[in-house]
Amino acid sequence: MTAPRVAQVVFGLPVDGPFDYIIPEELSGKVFPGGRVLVRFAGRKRAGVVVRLLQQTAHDGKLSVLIKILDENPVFAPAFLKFAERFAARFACSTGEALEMCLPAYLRGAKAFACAAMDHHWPEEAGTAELVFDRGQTQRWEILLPRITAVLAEGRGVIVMMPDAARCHDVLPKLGPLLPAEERVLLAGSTPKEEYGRWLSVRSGKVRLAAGFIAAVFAPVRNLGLIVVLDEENAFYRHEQTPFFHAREAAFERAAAEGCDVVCVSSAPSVELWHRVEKKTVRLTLLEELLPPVKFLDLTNFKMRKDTFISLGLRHHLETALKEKRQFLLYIQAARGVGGVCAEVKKIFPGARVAGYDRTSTAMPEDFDILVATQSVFRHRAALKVAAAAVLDIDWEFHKHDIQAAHSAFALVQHLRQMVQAYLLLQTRNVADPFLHTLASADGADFYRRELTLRQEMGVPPFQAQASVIVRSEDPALACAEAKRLYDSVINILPEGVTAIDPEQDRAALVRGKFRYCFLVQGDARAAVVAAARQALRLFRPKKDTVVTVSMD
DNA sequence: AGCACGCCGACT
DNA sequence: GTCGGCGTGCTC
Repeated sequence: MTAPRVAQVVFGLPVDGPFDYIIPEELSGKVFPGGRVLVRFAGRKRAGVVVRLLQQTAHDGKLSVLIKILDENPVFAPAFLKFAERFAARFACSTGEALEMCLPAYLRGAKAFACAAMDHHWPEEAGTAELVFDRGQTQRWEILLPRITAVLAEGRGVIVMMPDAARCHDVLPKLGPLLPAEERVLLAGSTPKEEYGRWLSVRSGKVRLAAGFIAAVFAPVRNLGLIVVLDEENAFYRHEQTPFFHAREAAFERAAAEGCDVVCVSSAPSVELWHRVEKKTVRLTLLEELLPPVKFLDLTNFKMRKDTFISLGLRHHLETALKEKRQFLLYIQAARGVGGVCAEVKKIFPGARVAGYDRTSTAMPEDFDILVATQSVFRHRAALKVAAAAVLDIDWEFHKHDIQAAHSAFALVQHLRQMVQAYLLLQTRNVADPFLHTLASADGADFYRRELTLRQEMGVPPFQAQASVIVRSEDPALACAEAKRLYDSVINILPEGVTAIDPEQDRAALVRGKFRYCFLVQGDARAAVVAAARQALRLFRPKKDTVVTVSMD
């Protein structure tokens, strides 16, 4: 058996590879899949990752010779290569881009790297997937801690993902006692050098428990046994730049590649995950807990003056709370502004201590009778308890135009219920709408049944795979025109079973000075949708100053 | 992505 | 004439 003469290499660029290179005589037997190499690509030197070795190339053309090996031992274990391939197929990016996400910024250049070899763990059997539906957010650790401990005891590693740093206060104290400090780490933003240091400590096998945010799904934990995704429904798990991905879905791909378990935890599980529970691909653990009741405040016959938000019914509730010295939370959407509502409340109840809390607030107000708050208050979800709360405009939260709106409203209700002792009020003008009442369903079953039925009828995720093609530009007219132009060229190349929906403004219409227009490509088969979206991108060259990206559901 | 090649308009 | 914009194709 002669040593392989050709290495197939991928790059962190939006080009599908792999590209073949000749392994020079002196490097024969020293090049391995998963190792980074320096090669000449498109006229310049670049670092790439070897994905496989061949005896000979299928490429008809001259091959370039591999310049040098960057890693003494391969950076990526075979399971990681497999993960990157699955990730690329799932999220419509190149394998090289996926692999680049797995590297600390410090190693993304052509920096040479000496590290110990990774032991190869090929999954002997597939892992399990579980959803822990923790309605009260109090019992999850009773399930999670024994699970994590058991995996660590087997000598396997664990990744714990949380949506953002606000969760650290309650999560880290739970994980701390499980292992000595040098065997666990929090993967959080810092200098590239520090990030690299932590990455090394995980890769070396010294650290066996890695906690972190969205990027933690790429942590090179050895012999990975379990990934925990806390609050899996949280929008922070969406990576909104290329490559677009959802960290929960990435965790499932990683688990499939490594044969490890996934446990998702949520107080308001995503519709996607619930669908998998119904298909029996994810096991459900429902934690019983009595939640405070939800009551609807009917605004149908109530004529609110302009700029008032508080109905007579709500006013009575507030009066009672003030009289009994019980704290009350008024929830408003951020766009409404805390100031105006605070002023109104103060006018009605001059003696009350009224406080506001929004995005700009740094600390939770010490003393208040009535707290007017936006969604930012959920930073204190685990710590803040009030007697009662009211959502001033549940209809706005629930409005039907956005596919996510109903679930967001459900999540809002669940999270507020966790923060109140007595009851939660929802002000509405649609009190007769039966769907609205599913927001109050005790175990969520009513809500998910209705929501899934609706989504099936509409032919949207999770019943159809969906790619969102986003065109952004500083000029809104240009973004719109380009989206239309791209859409027109895409509809001509769509294969059987894949459809496209007319472009419109993106939900986030203006992000960092760029206007966004998007259209959807959808179909039954995810692979066909990904292929169509990628092909559209390849055939279509956007005009100067516009950027086109694809985001998979 | 980044670059070279090539085709049209406005300029010393 | 030719400088330079940007549409197009390609990278082993």
